[in-house]
Amino acid sequence: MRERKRNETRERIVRAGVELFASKGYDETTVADIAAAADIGTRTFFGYFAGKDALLFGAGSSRTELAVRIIGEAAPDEQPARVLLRALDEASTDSDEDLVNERAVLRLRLVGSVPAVRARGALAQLEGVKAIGDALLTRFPALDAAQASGLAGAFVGASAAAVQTVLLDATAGTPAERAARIHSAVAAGLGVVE
Amino acid sequence: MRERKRNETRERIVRAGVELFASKGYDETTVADIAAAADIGTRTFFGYFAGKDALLFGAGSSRTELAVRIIGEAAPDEQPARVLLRALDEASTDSDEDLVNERAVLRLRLVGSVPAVRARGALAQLEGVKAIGDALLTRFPALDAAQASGLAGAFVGASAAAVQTVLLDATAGTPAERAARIHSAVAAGLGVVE
DNA sequence: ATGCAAGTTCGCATTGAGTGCAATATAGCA
DNA sequence: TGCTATATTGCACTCAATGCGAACTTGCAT
Repeated sequence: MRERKRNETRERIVRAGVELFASKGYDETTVADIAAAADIGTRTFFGYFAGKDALLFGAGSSRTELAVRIIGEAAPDEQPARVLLRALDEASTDSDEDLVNERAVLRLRLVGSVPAVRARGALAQLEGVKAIGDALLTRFPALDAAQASGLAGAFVGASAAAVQTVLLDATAGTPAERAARIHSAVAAGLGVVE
Repeated sequence: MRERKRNETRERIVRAGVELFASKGYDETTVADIAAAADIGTRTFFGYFAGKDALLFGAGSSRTELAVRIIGEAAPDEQPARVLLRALDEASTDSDEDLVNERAVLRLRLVGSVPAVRARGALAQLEGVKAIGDALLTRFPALDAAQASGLAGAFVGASAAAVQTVLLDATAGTPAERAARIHSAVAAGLGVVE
């Protein structure tokens, strides 16, 4: 029960923060503002998040976790790049909510406009690369460490660029079309011939 | 002359900051400390750098600039991935000073231990990816945007991982061996067959 | 029910980053 | 020598973030 309450509060903070960032702007929103809107003390905020920016990335990269799991379950003789593309497809269909999420769009906009948020996003992305690279290395011991990092870097980099394009482009078509465009773009980036 | 003085002051700040970071630690060093050690007012510091962290990355990524230049000078019919590998070779031999630099080692250590510095490093890396991706796209218009980003991401990611290994791993072999290992690993990551 | 243990909330005080403003100093130049 | 542009700096201020300690809540065992 304690935990449920804590999750509720956490979600309330995120909602309040996103709302305020969207309406007032990031720099113009203070932690005290967010705390007040979420009905908690300013001090309490820092018990949930390390800072304003953490709030935007707090959900944890579920896409990265998904990719790591799929890599871990892959057949040993499968092409690593193909496994990554499968993970991408799962992420596109599975967490559609997340990809179309208004929160994700806001995050992307702030990443583009606020240096501090951009740095945080870059950090999250590199951590994703590291996690995926490690997973690849574990599952495919034949890979060199640098091969694994390179593959992971290409995959995450291409995906991020594609997602950004699709999410910020108003004329983006249906979710399925968007997923297909992302897939083919990343496949091309990884040099996979289909 | 004004400009010379400014450069001197800038260098003095960097030296003071690096010195203090190394001896006292990053978090324990305040901007006021650095300013005092560099014989300037605290307020003046911010006229030179946006913050403590900027000081560590201020030199600008000369390796990125090198890569961009080499891409810009490449023959239009050359394989993009091969051009990147050439840039990597140049960086490996050319800027050895920079790779052995004590400042670079400190930066790498702080990237590993201080979250704020890590975020900044991640940002720098992603900016490198973007710059190289754009350069690729400009020089090789046949490339898809996602291909260019993916290639750049794989290249920078693999290179960064390799450089980190080389700089922090004492038992890494001769410089030539290290360069060769980096080269082949990145080549494999980019899917280049040699 | 009572009381203990653990965890949560939150106010208060403090440090330090970063900014705006205005005064002063200094270099470059007519 | 003045005049102008730029650099430096102090001062005051806002806000992020942390430590501390007090009040409160929850879960559980007696």
